[in-house]
Amino acid sequence: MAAIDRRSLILKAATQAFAQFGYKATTMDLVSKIANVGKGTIYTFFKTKEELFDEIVRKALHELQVVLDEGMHEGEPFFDNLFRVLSALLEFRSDHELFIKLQQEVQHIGTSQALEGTHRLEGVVLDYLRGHIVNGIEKGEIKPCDPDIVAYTILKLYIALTSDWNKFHKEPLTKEQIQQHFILFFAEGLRYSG
Amino acid sequence: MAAIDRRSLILKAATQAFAQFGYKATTMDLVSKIANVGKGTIYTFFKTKEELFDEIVRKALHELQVVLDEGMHEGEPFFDNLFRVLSALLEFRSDHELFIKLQQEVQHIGTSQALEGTHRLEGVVLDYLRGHIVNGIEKGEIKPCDPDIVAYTILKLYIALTSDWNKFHKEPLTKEQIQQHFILFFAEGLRYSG
DNA sequence: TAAATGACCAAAAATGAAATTTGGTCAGTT
DNA sequence: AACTGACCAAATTTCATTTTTGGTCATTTA
Repeated sequence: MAAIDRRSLILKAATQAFAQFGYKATTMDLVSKIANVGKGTIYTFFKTKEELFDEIVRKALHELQVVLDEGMHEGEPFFDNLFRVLSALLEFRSDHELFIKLQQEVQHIGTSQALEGTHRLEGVVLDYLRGHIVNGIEKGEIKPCDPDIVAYTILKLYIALTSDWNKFHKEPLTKEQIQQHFILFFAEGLRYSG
Repeated sequence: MAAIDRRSLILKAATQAFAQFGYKATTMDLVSKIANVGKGTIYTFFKTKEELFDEIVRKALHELQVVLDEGMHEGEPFFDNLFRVLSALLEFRSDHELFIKLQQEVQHIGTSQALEGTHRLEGVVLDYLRGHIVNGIEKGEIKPCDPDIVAYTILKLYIALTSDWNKFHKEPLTKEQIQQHFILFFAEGLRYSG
């Protein structure tokens, strides 16, 4: 066996473990075993468990940022971008169990690191939305409004339809239903005008 | 001291206690002391603590129902009714600390009775909304849509702006800000069409 | 000899037995 | 007959003990 890059071995193992078991239930011992590496070796690359976790969250956040940036097509209408990004986000979610697991952990045990992780996720999305809303207002594409409140509302509606809904209903909403209602509320409004 | 109606004395005391301390932290001993009544007396009117709680929740729910019904003016446009009821609801909220306290309790300790109480509150509101949305669709006032999803969304948006917002922001939104954004999302939509 | 390891340690968390509190009863008082 | 509060069993909290876990480091390995 050649000199394998132990650092990425550890990162891969930890990523899987955090996504599967959450922050708290993932022990350094477990990570070392999944990575087939002595526990001490982890500490030659990462000072603490939190630092290891931080790097993984940072990486996932970066991937999210890439998804957001790719969905954003400069010059195209705000709403085209919004719905393309929404669509990409719905895919991202199913890809990245990590944040779903962290959100569960927050509700069940209230692990502070998990809470911070989800907050950082929300922060990235809010920043992104806020920026593009400001831009949309400047371009006259959307009505003048408080970007903070609108960004917050969009995120909350997204979470409500993708996640909260499932706590009371057996059948999750389909991607199409979610998109349809986003259009209804944010682009068109409920009122019949035609 | 004349023969005071002890039943309502107990109800008054319990209502205050539940709203102030939540379900769990309210002891029957405390209620009896606030009501200036022997503990046993409570049990001549209410079989259990849960039954006492149930009566109070039922009463608050009834008051809510009255608020909803009064805000509903038969024959007037759906959106006029929606915003009048929203306004009344915002007043109702500040009146009724009980449900706010219960919601806190659910998040902090997860008391099952508190959870059930908030669920019942949400159920009443969802029923109300669903009914009027169906009606609004029939009258051609609002676009055809899934009443369940739209009712759920309205409620969630309401909670997001009145309650969730305060977890991350120091300044609560004003009644005016909340109403304004409700109009923005549900009646008009974000897109600039003028 | 530089990198990797796992036995080892202190601190944090899980456990469970003992102590306290609380919902509910009922014999006795008013 | 209505009301009370001492009383009881069950549930909850407390806290000392045990177990687990994050992190270290002397030893081993290549």
